[in-house]
Amino acid sequence: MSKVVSMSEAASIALHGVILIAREKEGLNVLKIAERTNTSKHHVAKVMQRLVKAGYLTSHRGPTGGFELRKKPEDINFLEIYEIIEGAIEIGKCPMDKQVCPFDKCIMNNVTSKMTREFKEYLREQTVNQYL
Amino acid sequence: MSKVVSMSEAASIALHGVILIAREKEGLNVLKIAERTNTSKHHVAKVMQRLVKAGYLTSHRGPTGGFELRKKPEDINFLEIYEIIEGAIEIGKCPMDKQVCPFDKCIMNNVTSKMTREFKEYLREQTVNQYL
DNA sequence: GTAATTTCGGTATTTAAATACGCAAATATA
DNA sequence: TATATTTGCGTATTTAAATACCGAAATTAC
Repeated sequence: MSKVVSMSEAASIALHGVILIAREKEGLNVLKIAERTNTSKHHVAKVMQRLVKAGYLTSHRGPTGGFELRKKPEDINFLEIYEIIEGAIEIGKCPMDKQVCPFDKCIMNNVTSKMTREFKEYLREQTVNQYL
Repeated sequence: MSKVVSMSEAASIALHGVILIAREKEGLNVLKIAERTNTSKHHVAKVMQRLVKAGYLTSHRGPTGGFELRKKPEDINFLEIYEIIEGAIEIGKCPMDKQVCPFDKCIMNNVTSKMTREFKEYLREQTVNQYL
């Protein structure tokens, strides 16, 4: 019923989208990415925009337009892509967003820090070329 | 800037509240719990209600009213309390909530499952008496 | 019995984040 | 140059979840 670790559709689109684009020599447009990720073209467009701005994709408008990778698949890891969308992942933040802990010692005892470190490590290890 | 693992204020109030009540022999009322957790009395009241219904607390109205633990502190672990508020923690759920994965193999490769398992284990190991 | 205090429980509001929309700008083709 | 196609970008809407409110009911003490 409840979930501890979640990922926004935006981050999902970004990661899947980059892989899909990498797989395609010709470039891929919004509509095709939307179809293949089973999401709305509006949302895909929004997300791709940000990857273009961040320098990971080049875009072309008009017929035959679409997106291409700007870097080699082996030089892009998931963490970079993820953080463009979500912002830098912070380790050691209070999971309840408390500025001041009401208790002497935190009851979550840094378990969330450990988990976050793991998540970050995983994302850093995955490169796009591993998913071609 | 971004956070991977988070906890609602409600779950935080539940866990901290139960510990605070356990520390007090006399019982504790909404207002005091709110003060000591630095949260609103409205929200505390709401959360405590649920713990009463779930059988973890007894409540008394009127002056000298408040809440008391119904079980021994060593017999209450964090997981039980957490799940009353958030619902059962599910392992193995797609972090993007996809019903059908658009890819042959999941790009998150069960890292989130592992993290969730860890989180659950941690909560299960913590009992209230460890925080008296 | 009255007044003060406190929880109960239904509902309302807020909020933040995510997602969707729609027009503008660019490009290709014919 | 006209038309079709596609991305760009600002904004609107949705949504779900969290949080706050408020009158009612219970209890205590004097």
